[in-house]
Amino acid sequence: MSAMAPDEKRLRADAERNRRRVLDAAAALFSERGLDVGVGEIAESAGVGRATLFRNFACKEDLISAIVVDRMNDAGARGRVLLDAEDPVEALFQFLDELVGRQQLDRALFEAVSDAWLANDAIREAHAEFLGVVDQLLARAKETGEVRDDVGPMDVLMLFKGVCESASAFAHVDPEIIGRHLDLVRAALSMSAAKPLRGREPSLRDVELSARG
Amino acid sequence: MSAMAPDEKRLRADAERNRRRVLDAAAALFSERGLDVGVGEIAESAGVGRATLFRNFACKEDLISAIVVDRMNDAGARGRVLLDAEDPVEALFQFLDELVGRQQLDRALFEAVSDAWLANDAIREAHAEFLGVVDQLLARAKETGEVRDDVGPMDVLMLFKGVCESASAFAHVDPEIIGRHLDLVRAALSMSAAKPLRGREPSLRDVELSARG
DNA sequence: ACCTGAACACCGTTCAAGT
DNA sequence: ACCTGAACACCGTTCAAGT
Repeated sequence: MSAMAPDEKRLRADAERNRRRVLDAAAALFSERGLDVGVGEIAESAGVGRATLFRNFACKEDLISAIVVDRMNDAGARGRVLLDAEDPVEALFQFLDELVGRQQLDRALFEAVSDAWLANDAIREAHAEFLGVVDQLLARAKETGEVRDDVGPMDVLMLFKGVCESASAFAHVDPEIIGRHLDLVRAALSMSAAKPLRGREPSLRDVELSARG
Repeated sequence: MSAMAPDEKRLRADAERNRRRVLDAAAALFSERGLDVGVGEIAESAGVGRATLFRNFACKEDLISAIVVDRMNDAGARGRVLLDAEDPVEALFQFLDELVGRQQLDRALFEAVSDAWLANDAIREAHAEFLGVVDQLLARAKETGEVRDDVGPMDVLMLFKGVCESASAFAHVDPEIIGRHLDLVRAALSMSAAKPLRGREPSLRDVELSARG
């Protein structure tokens, strides 16, 4: 669901087609194998020359950010839908639940949030808008009195990033561990005393298994 | 303080000296600028040829893991000292406090824990021993009844990694934010209801500042 | 205008030759 | 045994020539 920027020049039909092909090929390869797939392989997979790729995206980073910004906007859109849910607290934590599922499917999005990619202007801009959605979900959740009101969206995302890293390691070993760790985030943000957690503790064996798989 | 592995062959004096030089140069450069400084620059800074570096460390990853393992062992040693502290709960959270300080000083350690470096056997082994120390600190803290007893050391590290990422972004903008986020981790691990946090919410402006600096 | 393979500067790694 | 600069295969990026 990529929205074309309003000030973007009209491209010739074949150029537009090539641009899309590169974007699609890159998105597929990045999702599968992360951000360090070579630009040569992307161009080949898109059926264009390497130089054509660089005509559309000045550098590899711009290609990455174009995709990541799309993904962030998708996530933000989902969050806006959840703003109309009945239970605001459930809506907030279901949002985080779905978000960690996205990250698991899309290594590109995961790496872009976890690394120092916020130095990229386009990504930081999309991140800011996304943060606004988290803020609204959080504000509604606070009104119930169940969520502590001295935290902001950035605090939520800080905790969330830990879960994302954990998820990328343990999701294939035992998916319940993700739920457990989201429960710990919920505990951190909750007004009331400790409640039981889903799942089991991750063990050393789990680390070993996730490293081999 | 690196302990020599018992099964390691004796090196000729000059070889040993070169090995140390490479290790020191790499540690300094990695700490300053992260893990992607070139192996050529490391060799030059150590005053040896590139091939000499590869004689001592079969690949760049081995050089990195040698340094990271040392750092993890240092951190574990510090944790063992804190096992004798009077207040076990304070000891646990002071340990995390100091640990995040180490990460901030040493970009190599930070990257090695946050990325998929646990696939490296040597690092994973050191990580396992380190986890044992966290487990002991945690066990003592649980005995007081203040820390929930359904969490394990891996759960603690999951939350901690989020703080490390936050710290690497915000430490230079407002160091208090680290304390705040450690307070949130403490809240997640605590039996009792929400307590006030240190510091202030990180803002969008903070993200921007940290990206530019 | 847009396309492309060839060329460039760089990286981690290996090798052949030196002591 | 250990050292080394030169060579290799690769990467992201640029360029000169084609349509």
